[in-house]
Amino acid sequence: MNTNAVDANHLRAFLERIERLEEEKRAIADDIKEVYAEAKGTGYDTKIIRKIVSIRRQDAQKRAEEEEILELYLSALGVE
Amino acid sequence: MNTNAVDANHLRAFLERIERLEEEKRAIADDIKEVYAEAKGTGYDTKIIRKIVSIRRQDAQKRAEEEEILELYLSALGVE
Amino acid sequence: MNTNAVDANHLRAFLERIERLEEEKRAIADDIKEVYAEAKGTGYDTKIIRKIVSIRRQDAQKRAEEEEILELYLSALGVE
Amino acid sequence: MNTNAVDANHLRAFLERIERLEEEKRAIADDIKEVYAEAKGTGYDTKIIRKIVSIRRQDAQKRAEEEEILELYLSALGVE
DNA sequence: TCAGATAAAATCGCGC
DNA sequence: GCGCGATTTTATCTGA
Repeated sequence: MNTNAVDANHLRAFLERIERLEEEKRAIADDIKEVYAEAKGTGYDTKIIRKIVSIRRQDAQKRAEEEEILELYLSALGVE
Repeated sequence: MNTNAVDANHLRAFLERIERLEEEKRAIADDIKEVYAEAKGTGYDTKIIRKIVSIRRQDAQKRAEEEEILELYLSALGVE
Repeated sequence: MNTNAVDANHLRAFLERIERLEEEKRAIADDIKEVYAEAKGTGYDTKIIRKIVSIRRQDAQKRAEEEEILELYLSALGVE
Repeated sequence: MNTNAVDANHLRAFLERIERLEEEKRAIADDIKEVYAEAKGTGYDTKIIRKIVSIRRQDAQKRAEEEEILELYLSALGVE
């Protein structure tokens, strides 16, 4: 088996891993859609739920960034 | 426990399911990034791999659509 | 002057407007870079400044989203 | 007013300049979006317009690079 | 089914 | 030159 064949197999392995993961990701996206559909069927306004989820996500991000900048401040002050 | 409280719990349950799923989705997205990083470390050009993945995804969609239309034809012909 | 020629002129006008605006945008991006460079020259850590800017931007976005969801709530309650 | 206060004011000034510029940049980005919307309303396919803009931008870059290399040649020949 | 909004992927550009 | 963040482009999704 020559080098190109080996490379091809190697590349193929990467492609398969990626495509496998992307499929899983798509499946989860579908699950999320289903939850929204279920919530809607229960009488909730999905637009509001999406907004709440979005705000909570931003909270988490903001908290993470604030911790990060605290690290930067401490590091800048030589407190490491 | 009044109705609003019940609703709040119900809503909370939906939020938790969604956020749990979104976290899983993010984790998988990170895994994908890692695979690309590993491929890059092995000497592959990630831009090319992305192109290949994208093309194969399109192929898969095309195949699915063609099967779908074949079903439609067969169904129209009463061959179901 | 036929229709195609008219269309071509119309399209050309759109292209010119877009390209003019993009040039302005690029100029402003350069200005921002210069401010960072100046701040760095004054002894500031640009990484920290970027982080502060980012956090403040998120604050603004979050505030906007919270107002938006308040509207949604009020609207859902029939208080419009 | 102690040194920290002075620094704080200095930093604040940088932040304000940056945020002012970023706001202008965002405004221009919005203008661009509006032009695309207008073009779409006039019946143009924005995807195609984006492609044209992109190609023309590449042409411009190419031309700039060619001029640059011409300068280098001339300079190497002592024709400055 | 379509436009408009939202989110994801790809690309670009910067600082280190 | 590489990672990383921002931007931009593409794809997906929802509600009318």
